[in-house]
Amino acid sequence: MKLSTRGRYGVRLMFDLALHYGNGPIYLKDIAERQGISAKYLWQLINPLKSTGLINSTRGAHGGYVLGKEPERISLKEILQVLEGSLCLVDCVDSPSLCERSPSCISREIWGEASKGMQQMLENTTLATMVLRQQEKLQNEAGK
Amino acid sequence: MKLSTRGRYGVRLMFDLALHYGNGPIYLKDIAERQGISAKYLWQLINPLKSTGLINSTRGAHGGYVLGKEPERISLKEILQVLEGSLCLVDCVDSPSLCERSPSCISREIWGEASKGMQQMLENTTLATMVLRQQEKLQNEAGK
DNA sequence: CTTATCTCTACTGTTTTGGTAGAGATTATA
DNA sequence: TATAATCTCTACCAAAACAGTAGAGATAAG
Repeated sequence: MKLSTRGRYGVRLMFDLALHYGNGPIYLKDIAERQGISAKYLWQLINPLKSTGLINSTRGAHGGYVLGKEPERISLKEILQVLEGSLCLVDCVDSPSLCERSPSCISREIWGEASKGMQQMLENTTLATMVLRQQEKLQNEAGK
Repeated sequence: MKLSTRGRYGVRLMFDLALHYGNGPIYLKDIAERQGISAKYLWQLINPLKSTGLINSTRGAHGGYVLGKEPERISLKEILQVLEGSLCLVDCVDSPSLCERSPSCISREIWGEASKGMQQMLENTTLATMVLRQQEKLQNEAGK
């Protein structure tokens, strides 16, 4: 029932890129330092994110990473699906064939409905949402 | 992000008890057979469920288990909390002290909100709800 | 050509998960 | 009172997932 570090760190990685969106390629090393996560470990998340187009990279010196599209168009659901797989509480919701009981299984229906509650929230939240909320938070702090 | 077998089997165990609510103690062996789960494994779930009052037991011959209260008053959220622990996507939502970033962490806020979407669904669903839906399902089948 | 970066393969230790074994305690009933 | 059926408890185990590390190679800017 818990999100693994893959999902959590991945969102923070993408969020960091969103905060620096438009500033050219960002070094993984810098992200790692800002977020307090090992760069080696973060790199493992890059591959799947690249292959689904959520991230683009530039190699060589002065290389780095940028978002594959605007922050407004990247939802947390997308990110998590890439890093954690299907966002269902149980696998049989998306793949009924996993269990012969599926057609008549009430539990399965319930798991599906509960998963949806969470998924809709994550689908409606984009990186841009997070950036905005971060800015609001900083302003509130400053206004004290 | 997945529910473990503890949670899934536990709900099926409780659901089975709900289906036979009012018929006196139910043998664990019978539940195990009906649900296709090892009785030994199911037993591991009994302890926590008993200690939180969701189940009562009778020892000795003709012993067995009954629900600790009416099916209407047992929500899936209760069952899952006992078997899976806190129903949050990440631990820092319920225990901010786990991470020094908590006070300013936007991710954490998002995880909290997404968790809530799921939790409300699970809180509003009781064992009685499941029994009802099961009956409806059977009637629809029969009516075809 | 050197330096900073990304890319890739492989490995490893720890924790969680899912499950089993077997002995002991309790009670209905014959 | 014997016995059979059931719950109770401790301990153990194998496999998978998780979190992280090491080190060498490819690429491009200056």
